[in-house]
Amino acid sequence: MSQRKTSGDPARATIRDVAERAGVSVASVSRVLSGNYPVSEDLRRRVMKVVRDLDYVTNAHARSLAGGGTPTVAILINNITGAAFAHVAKGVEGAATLRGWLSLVGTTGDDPERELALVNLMRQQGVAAVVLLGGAYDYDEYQLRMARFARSLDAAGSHLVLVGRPPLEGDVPATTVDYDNEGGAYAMASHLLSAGHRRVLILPGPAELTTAQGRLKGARRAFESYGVPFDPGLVRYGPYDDEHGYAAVETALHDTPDFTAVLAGTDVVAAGAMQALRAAGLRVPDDVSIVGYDDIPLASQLTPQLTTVHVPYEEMGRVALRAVADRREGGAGRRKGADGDHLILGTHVVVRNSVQPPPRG
Amino acid sequence: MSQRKTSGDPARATIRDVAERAGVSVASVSRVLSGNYPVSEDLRRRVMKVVRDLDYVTNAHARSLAGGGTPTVAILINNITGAAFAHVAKGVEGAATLRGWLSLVGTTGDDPERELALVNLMRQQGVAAVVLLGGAYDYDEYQLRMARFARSLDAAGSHLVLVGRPPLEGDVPATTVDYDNEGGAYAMASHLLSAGHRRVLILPGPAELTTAQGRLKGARRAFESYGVPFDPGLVRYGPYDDEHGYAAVETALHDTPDFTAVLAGTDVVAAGAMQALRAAGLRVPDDVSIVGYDDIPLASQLTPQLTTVHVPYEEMGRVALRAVADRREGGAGRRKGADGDHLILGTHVVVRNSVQPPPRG
DNA sequence: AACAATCTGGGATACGGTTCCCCCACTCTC
DNA sequence: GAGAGTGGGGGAACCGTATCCCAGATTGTT
Repeated sequence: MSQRKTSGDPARATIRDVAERAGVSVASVSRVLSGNYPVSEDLRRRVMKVVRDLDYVTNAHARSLAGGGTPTVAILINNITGAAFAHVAKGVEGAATLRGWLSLVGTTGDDPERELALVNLMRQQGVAAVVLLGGAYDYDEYQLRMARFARSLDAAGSHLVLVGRPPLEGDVPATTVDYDNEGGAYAMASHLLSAGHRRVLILPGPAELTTAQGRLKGARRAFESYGVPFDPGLVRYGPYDDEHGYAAVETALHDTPDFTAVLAGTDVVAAGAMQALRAAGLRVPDDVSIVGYDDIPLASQLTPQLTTVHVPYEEMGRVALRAVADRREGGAGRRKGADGDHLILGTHVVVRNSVQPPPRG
Repeated sequence: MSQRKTSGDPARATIRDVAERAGVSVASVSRVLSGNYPVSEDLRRRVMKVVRDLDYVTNAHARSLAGGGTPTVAILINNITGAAFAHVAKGVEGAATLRGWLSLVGTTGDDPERELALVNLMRQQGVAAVVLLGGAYDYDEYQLRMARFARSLDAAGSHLVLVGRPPLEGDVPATTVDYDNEGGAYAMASHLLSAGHRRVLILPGPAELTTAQGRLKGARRAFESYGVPFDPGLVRYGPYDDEHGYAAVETALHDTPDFTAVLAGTDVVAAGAMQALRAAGLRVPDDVSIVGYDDIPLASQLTPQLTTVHVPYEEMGRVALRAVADRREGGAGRRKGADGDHLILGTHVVVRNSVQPPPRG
């Protein structure tokens, strides 16, 4: 007999439908469902019965408009494929779920245009935070861009979290969750050097990526520490994929075949490198040692199992979420500039079976 | 001078703020922004300037409450880690983005409780569709559960899409995007048989999972076609992970060491199996051949590169999204029971280097 | 020149909840 | 037995946007 809905659309039940059918007021239904107001047992039972009968769920949009609502985190990533990402995402998602938060995912595909669009989209959604994953590009313009995002989100009551990227310069309202990228590379290279390797082929990754730069820098520092001359001719930049690993080793085998170890910027790159070595009839690690970075599952699935640097991806995800959750609860208590907006997690070498001393010491 | 907002909260600008500041009505601002109503050039310019000045973005919740709004797809998955998922997700997300849709992701962690909670959460969000990924459990209760989800979502104007699962029985409002699971296994096993293998260790996966059942069934059919006796003693169930692959081969090597090939239910399982064989001093494929299923990147990163069954995961994701998008646009035109609610994509064997005829004919 | 037709912009209402404010009924106390 | 106190429920104002329905302005027609 309702005047409101004449059509028989497949429209979902509203709180009014529930109230009407239960013979109570809309306010009461809301109270029963949110449970933050004393309600008689009788009323609760009556309402809940109707809720079940109608299979009613509250409209999240209406709820969040009215003030309540589930906090949401947005995860933005270049490429959703890629194990490292998956683990961070798992960490974020898991921690979010634990708190009853929701998580959105978006892929940028390395397109700045799209990245901008996504950040705005997330802003529209009123997300509690935007988590940006992956290495940053070392452009000035990039810094400015991120700073703008950070301020823009901040002004909208949201927050930017950078994961696995270097922190932004200046007084920018953003949180960074980082890992000791350079330190890991230093340790990894040291491991190789202390095994006796002197000529090491280095495949840092894309030259413009900050992670690649950091990894190269760490390796370089290790060479210095060991007093071993560093040969820039043994460094081959390129994308973080197995094809590059394969191609780089193939070329190096032709140009500078005297290397006894490969320091790959990523486990995936290492996998490619390993194949190229095998294809050339070289044994791993007997003839050439090889190490990776990231410690994704692939590392222990290869034969020999890959010695690599463990990066606590999943934990980074959890930490990132905790950071924004704390900040949100801390609310007025926290000021910008408070400590805790740059967190660095440790890395460590995982020794497996892909390293041996060079053939003839 | 506004009476509405006294506090200086970091509250985002509303459409009213824009209207006020631009000296126009709220309706006009809305029109300029949605662009579906004729507006004078002058007004547009004035409004857009204020929008930029205030860095205003529309409130997605309010917008979708009022009728407009971006359609959203929810992707529900057991474990966000796992390459197969990642590719489906990529497909869904990519296709969604292409249409300006949004995608949400949730993980169930194999917990039925949590699955229910998530489906309800998505229902609250008013998502256009819920995409459920991964093999189904072969319980009756499970069928009922899914049917309930399907109807519940349907009643709320949403839609359930099952990807990589068998379709639901009966007249249930759900779409299924499936691949020829059994056919792929049939072809894969045939490949092994035609290479001369007769004793094949089969690691189908978890016995309760429909994908594992299908893969086993396909293999079995191949044995029949070739007139080769099928030995159930060579079948070892277990989880879809490398540890199981390793352990299963290790045991089999002790119990029934006469097998000459391993048919793994998954590339990851194959990776584990390969390691166990190597650990036992066996060469792959010289002593024992091995094949996988899924054709994830890992397959071509192993040495030797793995012969496996290609499953068009990413395309399945795209197809799934297209299905719901079409249905949504088709709107009143489509009836339930229309064709197109069960799509099956093909699989095929990818021959690489992990299969050779058995050692001695 | 008067009137009709076409554009543009504004006012008001609806979307589905949450929550503030107020009132009623019932018990407890003096 | 009457007044005060308390607990539970209803009415209504808002949250921020889209859109329906009109009115004023502008242009074109006879």
